[in-house]
Amino acid sequence: MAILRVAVAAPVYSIFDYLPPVGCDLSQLHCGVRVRVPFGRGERCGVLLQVASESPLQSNRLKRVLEILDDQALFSAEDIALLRWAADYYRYPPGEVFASALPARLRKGTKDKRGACSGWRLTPPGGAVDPDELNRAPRQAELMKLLSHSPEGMTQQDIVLNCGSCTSVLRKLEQRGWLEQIEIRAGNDAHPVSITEAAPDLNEDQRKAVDKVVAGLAGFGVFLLDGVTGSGKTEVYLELVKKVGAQGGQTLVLVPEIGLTPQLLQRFRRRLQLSISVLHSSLAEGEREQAWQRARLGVSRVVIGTRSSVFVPMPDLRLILVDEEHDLSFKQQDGFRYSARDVAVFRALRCKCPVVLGSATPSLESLKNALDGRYLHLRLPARAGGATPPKIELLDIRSAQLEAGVSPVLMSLLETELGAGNQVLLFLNRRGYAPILTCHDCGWLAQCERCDARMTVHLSDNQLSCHHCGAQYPMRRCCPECGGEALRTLGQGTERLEEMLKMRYPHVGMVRIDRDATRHKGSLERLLKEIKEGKHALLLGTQMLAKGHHFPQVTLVGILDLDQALFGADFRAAERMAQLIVQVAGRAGRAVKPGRVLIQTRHPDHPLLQTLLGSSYADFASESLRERRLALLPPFSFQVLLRAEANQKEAALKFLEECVELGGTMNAAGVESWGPVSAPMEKRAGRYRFQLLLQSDKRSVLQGFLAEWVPRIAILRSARWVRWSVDVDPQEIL
DNA sequence: AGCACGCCGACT
DNA sequence: GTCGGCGTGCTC
Repeated sequence: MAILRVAVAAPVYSIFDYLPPVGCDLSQLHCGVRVRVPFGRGERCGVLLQVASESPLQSNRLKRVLEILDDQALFSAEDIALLRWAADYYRYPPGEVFASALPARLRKGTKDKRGACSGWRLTPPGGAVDPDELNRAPRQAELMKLLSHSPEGMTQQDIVLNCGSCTSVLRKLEQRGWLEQIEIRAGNDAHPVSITEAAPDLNEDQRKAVDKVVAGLAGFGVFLLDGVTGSGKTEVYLELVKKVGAQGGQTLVLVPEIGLTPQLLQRFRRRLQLSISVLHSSLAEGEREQAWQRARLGVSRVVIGTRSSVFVPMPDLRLILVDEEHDLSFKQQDGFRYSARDVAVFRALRCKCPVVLGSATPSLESLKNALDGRYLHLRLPARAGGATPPKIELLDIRSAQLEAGVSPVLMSLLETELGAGNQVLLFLNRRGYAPILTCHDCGWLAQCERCDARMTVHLSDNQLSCHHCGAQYPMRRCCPECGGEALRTLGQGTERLEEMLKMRYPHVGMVRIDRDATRHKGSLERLLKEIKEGKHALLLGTQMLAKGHHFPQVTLVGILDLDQALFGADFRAAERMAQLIVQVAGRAGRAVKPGRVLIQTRHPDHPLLQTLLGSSYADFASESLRERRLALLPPFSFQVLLRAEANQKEAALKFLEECVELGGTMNAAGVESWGPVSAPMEKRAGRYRFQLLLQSDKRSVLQGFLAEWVPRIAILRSARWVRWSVDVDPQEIL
């Protein structure tokens, strides 16, 4: 008798057994197809994991699968094994894990219909047009040129990826009768694309790195590509992708959320004669499904995507690249809390292929693995093209008269650079106008009602906003406590910095890059393009500006407010700060011009800063590793964080206390627990948050404990009033 | 997560 | 007598 074992999308930890549908041809049935099943009173979509011959349940208790939704498997046996491992390791319901690995449209359980998607091609009159004669309309010329290389047409998605947002131009060309809209069927690949660029010659280090990985292409291996900013990691990636492509393999490229810029994509597209699927958060559902299907069918040979792409089925996967492997965005911070970097390593192990973890500032986890010999350490110590590394200096601002957070010394250096026609970058990791609004008369502070946090003043839209729960109120004109009108803002955000600089340097081209300034779709790309074209001499912004962009004309970088990062509660605060400094510093002097980095601080003697400045990130990292070893902190131990939040304080605390108590009745040898303690921002979005930390020096010990503990805490009565989650290998234990 | 079953208060 | 409150438990 055949039993179908199905992962049903429901928040339960078990797999469910069903009978095959009536008249089902078992020989035509593949694991990895979606099935529609009766579940409880209703129906759900699930994924068939296994065809078994018996069930622990009595067969008269089993229901029948209602419908097989696909005739081909969406997940291969390898994919299924990977997802089951992830569900198990991160203690998350398998049905939800499988659901999260599917594009939303397939998740709902509609029958597979190969979707066509809209595209464009030249009409016969359009084909007769010479794009070079369109010099009055450069955008039109660009599009005509692009499409003239693909007579069969291109999907809108591919056009946008090559030329940026251009819907209106496409419409115009349609009006002129040169383009027509067509339907392109999924799997019909419009690549490779026209414009190709020659590869620059690799330097010796790059060549060595490429050779090492290529030598290991036949099997599993982890390579830590440790290359200073500007050392040309991307060239190494491109070379490897090409090699794998030539051997008929697929490559998966994982990039941080913010790293998936049009520039990076353009570079890949122009340099690779391979079809590429791109997966990121702002894709429309149709586009996402298509990119996913093309990867699964092996049509696209390269998949570039953010976190969730680590689960995309790829039949010929032969290489995984994880760029900026230290980046926090690889860890999902809610629900299914997996680390895409760690899953990538496991996936490579299963697929018997290499995985390359690249970073200028590797995580301590990866560095330790390299030191232990588990990962092969590849170094790119020199900047490609002979650019000199920037000089990092501290600026003691204890007695300085700051103007919107900028010291006179920094100001005058900035003027010198601007005068010399160079670009200057100011980094301030705080958006808005000012982080504090206070009443000068009575001392009232604008506080968020739902969080233990202050409201940030945003002058552009005249609002007070909470950056933790998103609450917004109109800006106050007078104090709600005493009615006085002496409201003052304290501290600075990027808005205020911009205001001050605009006032001082009204004729200097200036651009601000933060979440507020780039809220509208495509505006970040526009601003980055303007910077590249040299339209702005003064660049200011938050994190967004620090990661992954190349600004070769920048000769001076100012870091305005480092001190908040020095005293973070999390034991990883120093590591993050060091990574940030090195990343920001990496923006400067990447081409011929040498760069200078100034860090304003009130703690110039802080040992962390001294280590980082006196030597390098590598030295800083080995120093940190020594401290972690002594303190038995990760990566020398393993952690799990049980988080709980509830509308009443007591409910969350009681739940965690019961969890501790339950743990005490179990075999918990080798597992230490800390807490429950309140989360640093105890109240957030109206809920009270507490947490319990588990630690062990053996992963397997922790895993064994969780396997028994989590199902049991899930059925505690006190869990009913609480939203709780298990975070394996937490990145922020705060 | 849904969704129904079940056992207690105020209504035609 | 019953409509409906949401606590409790299950989903192959």
